[in-house]
Amino acid sequence: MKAKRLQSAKLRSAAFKRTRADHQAEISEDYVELIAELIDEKGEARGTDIALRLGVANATVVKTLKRLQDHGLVTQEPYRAIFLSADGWKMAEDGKRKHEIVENFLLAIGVPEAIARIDSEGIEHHVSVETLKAMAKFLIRKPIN
Amino acid sequence: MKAKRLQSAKLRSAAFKRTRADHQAEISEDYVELIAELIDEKGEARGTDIALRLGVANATVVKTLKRLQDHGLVTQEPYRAIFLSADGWKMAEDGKRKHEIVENFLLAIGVPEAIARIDSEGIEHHVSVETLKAMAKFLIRKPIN
DNA sequence: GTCAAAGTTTAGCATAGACTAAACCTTATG
DNA sequence: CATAAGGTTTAGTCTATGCTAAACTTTGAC
Repeated sequence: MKAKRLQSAKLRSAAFKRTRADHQAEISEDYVELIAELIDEKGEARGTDIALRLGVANATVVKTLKRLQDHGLVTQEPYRAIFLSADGWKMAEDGKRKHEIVENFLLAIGVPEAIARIDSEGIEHHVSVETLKAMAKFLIRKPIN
Repeated sequence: MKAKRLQSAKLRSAAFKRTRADHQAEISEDYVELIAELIDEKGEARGTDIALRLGVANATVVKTLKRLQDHGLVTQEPYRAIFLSADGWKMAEDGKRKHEIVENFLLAIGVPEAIARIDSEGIEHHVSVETLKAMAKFLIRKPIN
């Protein structure tokens, strides 16, 4: 009984720790994905565009980008456009893939489009490989109409 | 063209803002849900138990509880057990309901049990009412074996 | 080529969430 | 009923994420 309780405590704290760890990655992923999108769309990513699309102040973007640079995800020079490192591109691509699966999955189970877009943004960061697989499998069996 | 781009920027930033807002609530919800569980299980919730189950330091729990108290979710006296306010109970119950639906849903689409437990913990905070409804509907149609 | 507008960075501040170490209360045991 | 063990709080620090206001750089229009 006591052992079981302790084990469940450990599982709980594991889940909580995962959630907290995800958090750290979330913003990085959002930035990196958006930078990739902007490069795709416009050929380059600039601070102002990032700030506009994320709905944060310019200064916040500068600070966050500095951290992303420290973490080896982006490269940049003062007053110049922002680029992704190899790791950054990988993260952006993984994120995009995840996002697409989650969003299509939500649509497939009947979530309205506007909602699916918003929810998938939040959910994508908390979905494990296994869950992603289950969603993908579901999509193959029962594609969107 | 430009209008469409602007609109999509707005949608994007709305989603990002939602994610950030969720964040704030996430930890509160986790604490409040856990406190409800502990009261159910043991008759009272104590700082040490919370710290153990969430996998954080005691001091962190103290500080967070202070904030939850400021936000009117819990009530407490120094060196005494922790209680939930009416708002706190409501949040805990909503969270539990959400959690159950999400976890059962993941199980229903074939996610392994251990993974479903962890993922649902992260996902539950980012699921809108609409998505929750879609999941519940799915569960009614295709219950777990 | 100058200079103003637009974009970018710096400086300084706030809040949330985490930590360790040390001080402080409660309680149970002997 | 004293005291040691255990639970709780305080103090001080750190990182991440946000903000505003002010300074600085780039660039395009004249």
